[in-house]
Amino acid sequence: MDDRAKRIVETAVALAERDGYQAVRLRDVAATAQVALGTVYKRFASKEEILIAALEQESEKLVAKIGKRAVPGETVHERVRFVFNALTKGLLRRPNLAKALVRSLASGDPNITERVASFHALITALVIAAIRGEAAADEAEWDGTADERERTIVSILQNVWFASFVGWAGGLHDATQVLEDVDKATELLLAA
Amino acid sequence: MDDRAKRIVETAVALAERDGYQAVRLRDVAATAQVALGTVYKRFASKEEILIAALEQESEKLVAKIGKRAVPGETVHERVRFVFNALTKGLLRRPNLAKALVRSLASGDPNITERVASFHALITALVIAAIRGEAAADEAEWDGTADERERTIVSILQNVWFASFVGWAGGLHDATQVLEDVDKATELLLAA
DNA sequence: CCGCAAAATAGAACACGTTTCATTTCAATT
DNA sequence: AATTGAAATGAAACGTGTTCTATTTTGCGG
Repeated sequence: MDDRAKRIVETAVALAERDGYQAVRLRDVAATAQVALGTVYKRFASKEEILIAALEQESEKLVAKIGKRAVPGETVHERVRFVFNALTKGLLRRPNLAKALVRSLASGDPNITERVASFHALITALVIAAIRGEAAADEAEWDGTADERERTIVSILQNVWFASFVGWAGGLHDATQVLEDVDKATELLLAA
Repeated sequence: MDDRAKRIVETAVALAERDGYQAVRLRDVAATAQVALGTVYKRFASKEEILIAALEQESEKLVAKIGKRAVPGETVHERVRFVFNALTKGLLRRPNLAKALVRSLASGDPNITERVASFHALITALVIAAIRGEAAADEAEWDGTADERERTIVSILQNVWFASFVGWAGGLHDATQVLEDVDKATELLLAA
């Protein structure tokens, strides 16, 4: 990502953080990033793509912080809880940004499918590492060496987390509910 | 819902079914429904609201069909599977429409929170009825008389279903994966 | 330095959701 | 029928995502 692209994404993050999705007006993004509108579209095919790039960047930061060292916690349950808590709270620190990112994630835009998939994979790696009590820093480490049951459980937890997060973003419930939903699912699935 | 509102929703459904979300152009909706654009906005605050009304209508039809009689199946697992299968296949019969509806559902628009919640409640009622082996026709029948564990499991399954559905809508995986995801979660949570 | 191709720029233009407004139609009351 | 207030209409206008184009700037091989 070159300099201009970075400025564009940074600007989009800043605007989304301040006033949410609708405040990410591409003319403003361009102006603030000191770039022409055409340049924005040279780098990114759409507003969604900018926001997905932002998600990528933000989630990588988050995962880097969380996955740097071995996940703390005695039991699998505690470790998984820790990871989802960290993820959720990390995102909720900037609620408007989080809502904007979730919106892009759930937009169904076929042009971003691949990046959505890699976000998914990132979280999966993190949770798998948590289950095993390892550090997830480099995701290349494990190549699908997870047993069937483990993979299934991770997928369920991830789905619960995502759906609940979308529910939060849509005003269905508050943030504590997201943590609680994941927690309950973890309890039932990983009775330690 | 008066006559015009019905025509508007019907038209939106027809356009979404043919060519998806972006094909639901409100000028076209108005023209096809033989109504002025202002009339559309008199009835619905936004495009999202029209589509949510469509979701309400379509899911009520679906639930009416599914919930009319007691859910078939010997075990809880079979019955829950039946319900989610029916729901998923019913929606997937018109994939473009389904994607458009999911998109509205996940849009995070605060103006439709209430209707999203009632869609959620509708599905919940259906699944609860399935677990108990009853008919879900009238949702007023049971007033929260579900034990804690039951409610939790239903919530998890619903979240898994929704998230997987969103994944399908975004091109992450195909329809069979949606059925499989729910199925596996059902297996793990309702080991009958 | 020069010339040139690639990239960036300014700005217009288009599409579509949304708003607004002046005018017309409609239905109920008198 | 005539009146009248509410609803519908047609059309214009605005905001913002997206596209297009003509011009300018930039950086590089000669």
